[in-house]
Amino acid sequence: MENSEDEAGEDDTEWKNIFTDPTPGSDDNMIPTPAHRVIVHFDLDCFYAQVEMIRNPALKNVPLGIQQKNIVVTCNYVAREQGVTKLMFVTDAMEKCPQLVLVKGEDLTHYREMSYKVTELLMSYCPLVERLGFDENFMDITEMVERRLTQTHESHSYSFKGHVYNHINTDDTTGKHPRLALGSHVAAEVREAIHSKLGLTGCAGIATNKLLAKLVSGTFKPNQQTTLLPEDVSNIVSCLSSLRKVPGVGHQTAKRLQALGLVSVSDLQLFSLAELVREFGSPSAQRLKNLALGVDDSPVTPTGAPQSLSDEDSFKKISSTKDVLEKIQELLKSLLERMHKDGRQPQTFRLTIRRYSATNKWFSRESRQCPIPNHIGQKITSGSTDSALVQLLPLAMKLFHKMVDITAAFHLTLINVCFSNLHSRAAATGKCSITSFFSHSTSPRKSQSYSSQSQDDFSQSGGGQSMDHQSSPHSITQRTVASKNVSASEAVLHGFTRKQSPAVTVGVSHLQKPSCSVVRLNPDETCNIAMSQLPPNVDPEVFKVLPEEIQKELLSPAYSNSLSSFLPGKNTSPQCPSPSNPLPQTFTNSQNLNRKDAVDELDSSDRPTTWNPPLQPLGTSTAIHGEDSMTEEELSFPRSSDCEFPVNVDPKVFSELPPDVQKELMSEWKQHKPVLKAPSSKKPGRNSVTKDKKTGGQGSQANSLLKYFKPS
DNA sequence: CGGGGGTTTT
DNA sequence: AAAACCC
Repeated sequence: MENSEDEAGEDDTEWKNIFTDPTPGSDDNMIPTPAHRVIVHFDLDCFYAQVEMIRNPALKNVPLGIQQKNIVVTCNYVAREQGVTKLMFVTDAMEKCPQLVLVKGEDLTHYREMSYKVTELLMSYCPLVERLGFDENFMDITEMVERRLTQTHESHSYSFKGHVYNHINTDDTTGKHPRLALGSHVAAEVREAIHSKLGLTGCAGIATNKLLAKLVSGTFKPNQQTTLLPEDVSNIVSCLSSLRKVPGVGHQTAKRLQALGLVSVSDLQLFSLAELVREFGSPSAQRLKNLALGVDDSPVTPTGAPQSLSDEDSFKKISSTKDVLEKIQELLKSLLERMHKDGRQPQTFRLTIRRYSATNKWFSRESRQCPIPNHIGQKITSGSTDSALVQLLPLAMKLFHKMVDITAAFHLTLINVCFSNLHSRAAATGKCSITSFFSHSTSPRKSQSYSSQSQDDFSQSGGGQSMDHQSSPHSITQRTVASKNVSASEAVLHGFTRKQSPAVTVGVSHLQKPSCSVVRLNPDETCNIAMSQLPPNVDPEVFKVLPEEIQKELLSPAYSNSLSSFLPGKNTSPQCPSPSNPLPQTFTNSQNLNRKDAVDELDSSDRPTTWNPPLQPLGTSTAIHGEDSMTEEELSFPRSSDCEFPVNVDPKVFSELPPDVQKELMSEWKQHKPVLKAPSSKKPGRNSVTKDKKTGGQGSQANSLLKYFKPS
């Protein structure tokens, strides 16, 4: 029988050679006790609601829900007492709790920042911290515990902090599981630190692997912790009401298991491994079986800086190219600012859409991605986000056209823009080399102190995203988008957008906006312009769809001028300098990380090895050498001048862009022409850097991570 | 399901 | 590139 493993704990054989018994003589237990890992799972209580209650303490005593679109994604415990649950429709939630106060939570900025502060705090105790979403972290505290074990002389202190699963009276547990007991103390200290330094409460689960730590952490729900002893593993695992509750068993896997007749955890425990292998293949089958047994040897993998940054929005309907363009522009704008703050240079851009479908309304996203030309990537990292936006828009529209045939009707319900393949420029050679301070002469990063109570917002021009909170819970306020001083190109882009978002709803309200529906243009708006006047390269089908003012501009002398700027001898006006795009406050300065409390008991060897002193990451590669990141798919420029566009620039896409964007693009192309080389050479192998994403490059990754942490 | 993110596996 | 998983 293959399920005859010892159920009282995980299979320890693989750990014997990794964690040898540190104190052979002091182990009073003659039974060979495995050198167990000690894993903690931290889970913040209703995280978004807690963040909002910190931002606006007036919300602390009211039933509070965090709203995204038509959904209450989470709520505080006051609201839960009245029947509100996570992921409940707003209408249902209001029925349950008419006094429910809702705060918009579509903009994740504050949650993301607080989330990384929590991770940072955990990392100050030990480097093995793995994030799971914004509100959960795993920590492998095995080494901390082993160290405390050697330093603790009194066995009477091997008692537990907090709950012990299945043990009402914890007296009978004292002394029997010193590592887990010490783990519970560590967890309690860390939770207290999270509370005192960040003002957040949460649960913790302490166990011998990630699976069990996660399963046990929610046993006592708000703001408590629970330790799981090995003798209760089978208990907790078989108490799960369905296989779906097993982390790692998702909807699809649960369905496939059900097709095999398996619904409960014990069904899976007892099921033939051979048959499981037939369904899932060997690795997955083994993993599933192990999960059902509470066995999980997966390591706590330090998460480090994120592998991708994305920004998305869902909506009832987008069905015109113009609206697609506007939405992508809006998303890209905020994504570019985030990317710039990150400091790394993205090598890949991806556009994802979700199409409406009556059946299968959820599900089914499609995406296309492309490399980001180096010169654009450098714009991003250097902070020329306006210019980067203007240059990324055509790329995005190209990707869009790869997915959507605009000659037929289409109906999108979601758009996502994503940067991935993020490259640090930090030199991996020397550790904290001063030389890496060489930087572009671009604006020095502000290392202003960051006030967590700052009301400052980013003036997100995109509609619908409100970052403010409101002092009075029941008031409704609206304001128009503040128009800041913007570059010329931004002005056009804003004008392009204006119709759609006349105002941003701000603040807290239990009354809902009528809807988030997209304002449609009058269909006859565009009728009166003679198509025969269209400039060359403008597709009439696309033209028809553009806003009137854009159409007029396309037909105006200004447009001809910009076209003719391609001709030899004529110069386009240079790009607007725009020195003053007010950047949101950065939170780059992490020098004053307060780690003293955490370090008090650690010797220097405990310092996280992946944690490097913060370096100014601004070193911009100074040379644009001939080898850039372009592939055969990239823009390239024919020497022969019988075509106005670089090859691979779709005239259709180009014509869809606002005139100012077109101008800036053409100006860019002119500037880059001499640098670019013929597209012939397919990149030779590039030394195959063997992207070992996590384990390798830790130094640079840790460096980047700091961007996600605010200075305290 | 839904939302606005993420990662890993196929 | 899609689909699975997580929150």
